[in-house]
Amino acid sequence: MSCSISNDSKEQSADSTLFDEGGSYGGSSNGVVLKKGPWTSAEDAILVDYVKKHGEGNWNAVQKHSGLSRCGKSCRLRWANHLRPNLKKGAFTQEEERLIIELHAKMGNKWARMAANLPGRTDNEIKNYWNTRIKRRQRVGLPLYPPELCLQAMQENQQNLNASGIPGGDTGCHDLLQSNGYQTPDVMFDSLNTNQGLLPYVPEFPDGSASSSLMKGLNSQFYSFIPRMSRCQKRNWEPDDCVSWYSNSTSDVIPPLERDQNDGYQNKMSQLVDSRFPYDPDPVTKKLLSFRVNHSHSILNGNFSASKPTADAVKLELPSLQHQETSSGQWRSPTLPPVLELVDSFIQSPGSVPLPPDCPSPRSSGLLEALVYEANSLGNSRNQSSEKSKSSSMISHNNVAHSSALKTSSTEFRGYHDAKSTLGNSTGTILSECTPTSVTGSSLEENIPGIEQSWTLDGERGENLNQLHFSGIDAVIGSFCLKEHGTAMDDITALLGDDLGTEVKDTTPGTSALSSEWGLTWNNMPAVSQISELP
DNA sequence: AACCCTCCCAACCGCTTTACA
DNA sequence: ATGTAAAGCGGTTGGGAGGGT
Repeated sequence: MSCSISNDSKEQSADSTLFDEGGSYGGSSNGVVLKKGPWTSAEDAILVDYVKKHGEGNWNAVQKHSGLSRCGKSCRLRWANHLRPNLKKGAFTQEEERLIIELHAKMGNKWARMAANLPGRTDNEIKNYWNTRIKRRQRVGLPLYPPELCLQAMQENQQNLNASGIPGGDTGCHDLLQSNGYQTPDVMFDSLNTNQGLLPYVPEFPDGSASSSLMKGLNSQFYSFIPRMSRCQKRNWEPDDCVSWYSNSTSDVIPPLERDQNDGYQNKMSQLVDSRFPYDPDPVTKKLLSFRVNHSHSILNGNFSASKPTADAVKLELPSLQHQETSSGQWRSPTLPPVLELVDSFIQSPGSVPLPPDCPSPRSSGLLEALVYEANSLGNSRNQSSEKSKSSSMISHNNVAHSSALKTSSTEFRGYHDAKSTLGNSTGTILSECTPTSVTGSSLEENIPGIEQSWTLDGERGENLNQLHFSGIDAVIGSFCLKEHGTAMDDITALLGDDLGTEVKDTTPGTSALSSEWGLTWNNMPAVSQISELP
């Protein structure tokens, strides 16, 4: 066996004796105090020797038969992660990194399954790599997935939705699942915590249901897209920050701060989010992506009024968006980002969506797809119901074409909104719940808790509203950033300058870059390729 | 030199799934 | 069908390394 005793310096320092330095002693097994902490070379040798003789498995027997004071679990882990043969040591290659990204887009946090696709790598290794990568990208506000992948996923999502033939695509679940072999989990969407379900903070869902998982997933993944505005400005891009996919797929990435500064709002906002997105969206799409958000927001005495928890837990089955990839291993060429309302849909409280009971849950899958698709499902479910409610639309006249979902948002949401709030919630509103942001006033001081703000979607409270015509995505970003980084307002003010000093009535052209990036990032529902690999 | 901070990774913990009696 | 142990898995933690001040 070519297995090598760990070369880790940590463990090389600990030496020779079994019960030597390092390591603590935890529980006991059969009267033997089991050691915890770093493994020593001697312990490794014992374990290797044991496995040579007896093979893998039956790890609890190791302690009994070898005298090793380690629990079976620890032995198994040590063997799997360090001692077993053919383990690859050292940094991930670019190809491995690319594969990890791709696999994560498809699988979410299924480290073991990802490891199966990376010979010589362990799940722990991949997990650690991913986590540090996430942190790094979070810091600089980069999306986790390459734009191409995002686009591909969105495109496929749209195709799936269309192909389902049913608004929301809910009923397409089984077919999709059956056809691609990938199971998209259900999601319990039972209640958005009224006061805590506020992105980007991890909401506390007392029931521990999937909504909790969902929101946590949203936080971990979705939140990671949130541009760190202040940092973006201060920090120059490091090659490492761009991660391999940019170098792999895009050669013309323009450093955000080197862009044409004469583009007004667009460039400013692009800077804010460090928009490195290489594709310039179609002007038409810009229009479509833009919608008007009049935030309805009531904050009284520090208590946010958010979406009212629904009385009934709504179990949503999320049809899989994933299907066969046409060119495995390659990021697809980009297309236009179609649906930003997904964001809006997702964040809103649930509608009643009947679902099949037999879809597994994605809990903690970390798969953004599930989150986004749920958003889609919700949005579509609302779409359906909104046909009944002939309510007024808060949609800006310039984006009627895509207003339906948003209309729905404004109307149907009334069923959920807080008693204090006469208005519904959508992305903007819910986010604004946690982000009393007054863009119009360009003053954070106007938005401190305790000062009531009215952000409305439909203009019912048309007076004294903090109105802004804004891409919904931009609103999201703004809300997030302002909430998460209170000081970011300074950055915004610095960058936007006078743009924030006056009410932004129509920022459609200017929101494109931001919207696109955000949308593409947000809508990065992975497309599953190599479905056949999945069990 | 000392301190602080961040990064990285090995190991642990707790939960779920699987196998088996 | 049920209970239990083993194995698997994902999240979290602790601590060393290294860089910056």
